[in-house]
Amino acid sequence: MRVRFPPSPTGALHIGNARTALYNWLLARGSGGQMVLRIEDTDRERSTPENVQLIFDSLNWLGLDWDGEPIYQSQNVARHSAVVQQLLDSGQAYRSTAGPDEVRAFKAEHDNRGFRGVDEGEGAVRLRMPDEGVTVVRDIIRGESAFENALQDDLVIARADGTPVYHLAVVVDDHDAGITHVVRGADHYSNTPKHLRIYEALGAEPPTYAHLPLLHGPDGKKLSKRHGAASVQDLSAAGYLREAVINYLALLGWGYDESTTFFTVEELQRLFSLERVSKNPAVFDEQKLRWINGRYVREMDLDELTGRLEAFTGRTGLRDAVAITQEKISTLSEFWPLAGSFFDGPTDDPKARERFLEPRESREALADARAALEALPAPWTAANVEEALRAVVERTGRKPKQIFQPLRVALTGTTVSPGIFESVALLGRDETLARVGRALEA
RNA sequence: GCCCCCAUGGUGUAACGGUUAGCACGCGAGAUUUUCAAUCUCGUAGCGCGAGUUCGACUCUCGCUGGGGGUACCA
Repeated sequence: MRVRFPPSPTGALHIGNARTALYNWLLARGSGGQMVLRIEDTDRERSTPENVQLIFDSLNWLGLDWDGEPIYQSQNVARHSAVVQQLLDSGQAYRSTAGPDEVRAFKAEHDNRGFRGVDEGEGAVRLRMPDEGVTVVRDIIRGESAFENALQDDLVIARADGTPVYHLAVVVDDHDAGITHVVRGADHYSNTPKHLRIYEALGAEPPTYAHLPLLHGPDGKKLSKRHGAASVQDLSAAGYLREAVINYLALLGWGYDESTTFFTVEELQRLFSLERVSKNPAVFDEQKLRWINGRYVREMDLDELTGRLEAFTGRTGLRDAVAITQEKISTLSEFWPLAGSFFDGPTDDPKARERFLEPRESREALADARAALEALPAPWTAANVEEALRAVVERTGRKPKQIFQPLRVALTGTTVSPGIFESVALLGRDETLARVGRALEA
């Protein structure tokens, strides 16, 4: 099995395209086959080298590798032109100056039949379509459907200036690359009969097709920037893990059975099949991605997670903080807001201060906590800290919260943090007492 | 306009003529609890509509409605 993923480098790798890439990759890797990249880089304005690089970076981040050098559509023009000439020579194609207006007029006159021109020796090159019969598209996901040939316009395969159009180029490139399976978005479904006609004209065997349902935003419209994270790059920046993104993407339009949710990449390679891909358009649900991501974060090895977080935040020495934060975060970006104060000092939250540091009882509770901690003999562990602080609760008859919240705010500046005993242990004796001291003096 | 495709709770899906229509996210309630999470328990909500076919339809057929895609000398 040989598949291809055709990124159109006109921006970042859209989530829907990432899914297409993933499915192609799973098919290739699962079958011991290959996946080649075919770059649709003929949009001069937007297909910049930077955008091409962006696509590569996104695929690499996901861990989707490809075989051989990417095929750039724009670099195959000579080959495409040769094919066009061949079709012209054999009489299967002709040159016509007819434009949209002429085509429309023809259809109006001929009861909506497809445009048929005459050879004028100049203008765009059009491939002749049969006047009878149907072209049947066979699709692994959608089954078969027939398109009436008489309704298809003679297809433009090259412009007046000789440059090939997309439909001709994909077919030639895919054929030359020996592609056996074309897995692409459903937006190409209605174009497939055209491609089939070109294969036919070339006397070549068409590949097996599979058209994936499109992805929509929560409002039912096509997924875009408006809906938040819309590209792989956005997801990466938002702190999602590549494993979770892949797991989620795989599930967006595919399911293995009625209850399995979590899959490793290896399992996906083994279990994924186009036959089980849904026909319905799916809606990208970031909440579910978040949940899946949280599961991956919590189950990840501590050292591994620490490494990811250090790369994500650009800081080092995070391991101990990660240990007490791991079960509280669901994305990498949630780590720093929760643990940053351990490293950069308490944050300033006026409301927290007003509520938990200013009242007389709070200050008394804090002073009691300080006394207990000062008297605490080594070692300074979470267990010992807990014992000491719980003793204060016991002795003073206060509610746990009345002691722990002021302490939390004194140490971190906020009302939300990792467990208080662990936090105290992490900060260490000196830093803890210093921060409590500063809070009491303020 | 014409052609093609799709249709199960808010979301992703399972079922492939006979089930109390299953699972997961979300949401709600409770338990736990030092905050926030996490975790556990319970609950909430669905076969777009109308005709057929059949002893029996979510499952098959037709129509309708709704949504999507294509219809470029774009990709």
